Amino acid sequence: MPARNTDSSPPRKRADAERNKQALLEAAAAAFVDAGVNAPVRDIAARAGVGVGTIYRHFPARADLIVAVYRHQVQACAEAAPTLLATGPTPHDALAAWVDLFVDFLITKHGLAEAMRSDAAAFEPLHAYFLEHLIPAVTLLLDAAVDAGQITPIEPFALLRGIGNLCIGADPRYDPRPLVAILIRGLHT
Amino acid sequence: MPARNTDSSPPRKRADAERNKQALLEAAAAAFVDAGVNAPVRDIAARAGVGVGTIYRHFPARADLIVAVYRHQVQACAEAAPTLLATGPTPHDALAAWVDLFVDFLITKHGLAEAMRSDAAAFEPLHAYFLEHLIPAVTLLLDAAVDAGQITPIEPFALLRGIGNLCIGADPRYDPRPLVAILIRGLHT
DNA sequence: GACGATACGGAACCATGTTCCGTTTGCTCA
DNA sequence: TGAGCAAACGGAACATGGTTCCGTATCGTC
Repeated sequence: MPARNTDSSPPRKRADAERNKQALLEAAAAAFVDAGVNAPVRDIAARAGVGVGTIYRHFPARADLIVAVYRHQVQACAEAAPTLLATGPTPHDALAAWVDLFVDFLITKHGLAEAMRSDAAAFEPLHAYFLEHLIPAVTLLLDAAVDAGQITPIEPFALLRGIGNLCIGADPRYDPRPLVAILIRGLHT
Repeated sequence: MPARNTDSSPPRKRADAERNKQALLEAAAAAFVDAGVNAPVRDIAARAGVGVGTIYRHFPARADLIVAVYRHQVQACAEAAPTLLATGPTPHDALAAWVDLFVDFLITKHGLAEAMRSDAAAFEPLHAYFLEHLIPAVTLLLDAAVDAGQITPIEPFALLRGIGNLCIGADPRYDPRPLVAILIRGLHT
């Protein structure tokens, strides 16, 4: 007897579908490492041993795949904010530390920063996911730093966007970290 | 009698070729305004009333076309640096004023900032042209500001790159100017 | 006006994303 | 156990955009 649907709503999924979805996630993760988040759809499909149709069935927009692959890391990044705030010497230090975390995340994912700012409809889910999770994190840090009189107020979104933009095209010949550091310095009162 | 080649080297150009090149420049300028610097090649060709082959003959890489269209504005931008330095109250003010100029230039050209940082081979000439002309300009301003003890040293290229990156994706909903201002503030000693 | 060089046009090719539908497969129920 | 049906699959086909190539048209000269 197949496992019954304990909560009624989602109509169950076939085992092969679940298998393929998992295979796709792994294949995408590998492809992203090798070729960046813009790895060709066909390559990912081939790696997973499925047809391209299967990708689109499971991940209608490319951004859905990216989100699925990086979901955990984004979450970890968001959750680091309150921790850093609690343990850091000052709110500004916490902010700086968090920004380091975020930048590290971005520059190790080739093309992610670029995709993040893309206005193409296919990337809207990515945009939404990132903002939904990271805006609260930066807001927390910024508010604390402002309350402590350490920085001038800034839109959380603007800061995220600025950092994201600075990280576009990072490679061994362009390290965005010094620029991000200058930007954060510029926030100081 | 046709105008003789006073200096021997370039073997003269046919009149229709010159006409087409001019038409392409105008068509490209118009297309760039409407659709950004990534306007489809076919569109530009159609506007100019020529075939796509003609574009590639005159401008082998897309960047060559972009450079040709914006050459004068880049030059003006570069030439503004010494002027601003001479007339500005302080070197830092001159730097800020120049950056404003540069940012205005970038955000009015949709997609230019993005193309600037592209590592695609087709954009190499663009990259080269910009750096060749603007690096001396920022170097002048930065050196003066450093000498005046107003800012901490920074690679001219890094600054250009940072500003360029911040301007990627500028649109009515994202104004990079505040972020650029913060970045410049961050340079202050 | 003829002829050679130059330049032209656009079909053809390649790479990529996306859609669609005939076929296969897993699940259920008798 | 196996028949039937919905779910899922695969990949051909289509759309878009860059780039190349070559037969043809045009210019400039003699």
